[in-house]
Amino acid sequence: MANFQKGKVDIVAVAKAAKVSASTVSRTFNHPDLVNPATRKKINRAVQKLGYIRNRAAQTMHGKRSGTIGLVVPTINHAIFAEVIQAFSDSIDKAGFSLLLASHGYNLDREYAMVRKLLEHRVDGVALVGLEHSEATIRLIEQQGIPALEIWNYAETSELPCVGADNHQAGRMAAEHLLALGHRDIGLIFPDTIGNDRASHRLSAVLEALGSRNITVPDHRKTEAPYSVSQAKQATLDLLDQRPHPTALLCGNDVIAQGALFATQKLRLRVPDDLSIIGIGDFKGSVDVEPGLTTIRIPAETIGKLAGERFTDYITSDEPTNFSVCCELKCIVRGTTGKTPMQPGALRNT
Amino acid sequence: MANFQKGKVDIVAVAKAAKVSASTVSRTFNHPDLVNPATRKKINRAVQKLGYIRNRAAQTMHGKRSGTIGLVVPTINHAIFAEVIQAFSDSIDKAGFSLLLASHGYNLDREYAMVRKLLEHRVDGVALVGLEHSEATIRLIEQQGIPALEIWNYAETSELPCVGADNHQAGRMAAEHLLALGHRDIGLIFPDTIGNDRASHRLSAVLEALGSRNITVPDHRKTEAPYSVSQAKQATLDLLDQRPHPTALLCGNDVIAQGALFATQKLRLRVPDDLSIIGIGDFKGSVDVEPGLTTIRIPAETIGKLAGERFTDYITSDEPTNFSVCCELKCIVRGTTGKTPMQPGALRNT
DNA sequence: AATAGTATTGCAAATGTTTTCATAAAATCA
DNA sequence: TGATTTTATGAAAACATTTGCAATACTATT
Repeated sequence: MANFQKGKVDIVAVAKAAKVSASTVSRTFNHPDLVNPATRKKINRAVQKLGYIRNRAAQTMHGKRSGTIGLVVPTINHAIFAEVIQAFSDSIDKAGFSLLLASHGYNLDREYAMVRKLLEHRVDGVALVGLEHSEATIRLIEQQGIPALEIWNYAETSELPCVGADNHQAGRMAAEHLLALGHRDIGLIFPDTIGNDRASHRLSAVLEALGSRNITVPDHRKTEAPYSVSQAKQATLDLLDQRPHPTALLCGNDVIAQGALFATQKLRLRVPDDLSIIGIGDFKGSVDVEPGLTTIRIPAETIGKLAGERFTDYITSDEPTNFSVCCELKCIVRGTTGKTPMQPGALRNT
Repeated sequence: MANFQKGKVDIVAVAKAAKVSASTVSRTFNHPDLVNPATRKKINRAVQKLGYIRNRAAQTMHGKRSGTIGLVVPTINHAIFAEVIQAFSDSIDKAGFSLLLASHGYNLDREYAMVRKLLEHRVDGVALVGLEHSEATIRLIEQQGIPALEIWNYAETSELPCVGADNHQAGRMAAEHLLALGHRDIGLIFPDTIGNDRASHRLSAVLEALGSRNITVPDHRKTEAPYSVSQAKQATLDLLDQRPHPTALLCGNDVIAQGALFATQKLRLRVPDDLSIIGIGDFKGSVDVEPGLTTIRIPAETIGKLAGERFTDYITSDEPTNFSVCCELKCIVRGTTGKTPMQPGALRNT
């Protein structure tokens, strides 16, 4: 009963119903202070009655902001990205923006395509996860002069503003925690580092930190595992097949660390008595495994929230000032790390 | 060097550069077969040179589709929703649509607000998770005459088309699996069922299935836990404090089941020898815990994918035909369920 | 009461496209 | 070769809004 002329409810329909001009209706929305309170009331009643909903597309055409922000992630499906997306979404929502989300599955060409797609929708800004992007993507962003942001990683050298954490530091902190507990024989499980700046920053920092204590990690103490609990579990089983096994495992991320933990359960190793495990990330769920996973917390939620706030500020500001935020890391000690066993490297496992 | 008149690259700029009219440029995009290949080439060159990107906002204003689909979820942050979102996103992307994502944190009023927001952006359709929505939301959708879809749950009685699984059946299947293994003394851990149709459907089906074998579940074998591994763990610890403890635990979802599993590890109970555990959902990660979690698989990925496909078909079709899909459930038997111990209910735990 | 100032409103142009209609050029047919 | 169809293009209207400018009505000031 509300809108008779089905679908024909535009600003002029409202104007007609309220017996004013379209301009006045428009003003009621955009500059309410410029219109007489009485008229405003009339108009609002008409809006209610007709069920009018503003058309952002038409506004956008007018040079007004579209009110959307694009976010391009490698995948929505990883706990850690889901957390960032959630926080980012909430944060920009507070500023009145909507989220256009796209994922590229770790394919930089697809990332380019996604950014283009978002640009067609005239997003007011585009946020990208990570520091690695195709040349074309960067050029596109620059050429279109659209506000852009790198989220999740932090690096001073980045061409774009970024809000994230320093993965180099994360690696160092993890290594130092194990060193402080007396571990010298440390196994490393990392994802493939090519095309993954996070992993490579972490790994190089770990090796550096160990090196500064004159510890080198022999090849048979290093193994690779993808971002998958079950595959990490298998990789860990292989690694722990050696006698003596290392006294600690440093994992490139929490998913791998979880896989490692499950592997030790299968082997009936006691954690942390027989073996310490540390991860990086502090994913949702890391606190819940038994025992709780010691890890370097990368504050996903803070990053997402902060990124959203700063970015919307930047976009809505008249004289935008550049920004970049490096979020603090923290070593969260839970149950999977402990002092070195008495006889380092002693074998007690079946 | 590309766009001199910074930001002024519209269709007429391209037209000018290619020495044709704007109409022809538009046609090259929308009806390429209507324009001479030679002209097309000229135009494409101009597009390249100027870095022109189509303006969907302007198209939208023209009654063309906006090319966006809105998805409103309770939260992005749960493994299971992340999986659906990913699949849905990929699926609609293939059909050329972009995803406008919003979350409401289980607040139906916020859900309404989000749908409104999406409508302002003139999405071509809106997909909602679950079957429970405010009266206002339903009215809004109906009044605006926008294609809508319920995703994740399936129910014949739904007012809107839906793509999802039948939670009643899921509950029954879980109960029947335990019954088939000989369990008669079963503990139940479920989330609060008010305002959660999924949980309540599952629970009532479980009680029904048990009832049909003349098994009633006494109150001290029922407990409540929220969607949180650690809180479920605690709830399980409380439940298992009783002697004798039940021979099996049926959990309302996999997150709870994981918490339960961690609890048994803490209690040094052997699973499944001392206690069987079954979940519902088959979340990402359920396969990876040690031992692998037996559960009723709700095919999140399939649901998301199918929903995306059907919905975009529906939207782009000239004569849309109604649709609803009930996705198949499957009992995935892994390591956490086994035959009843010899003496049912015997206590062997510390 | 005349003047100046302010508050409120409407008109019309502008935004970037798509599409209908008309026209011109080229190709086909007898 | 003239008539007819087909192909290719452009002009202009339409889409739903915003906003600069102008006009009107009201209020305050002298």
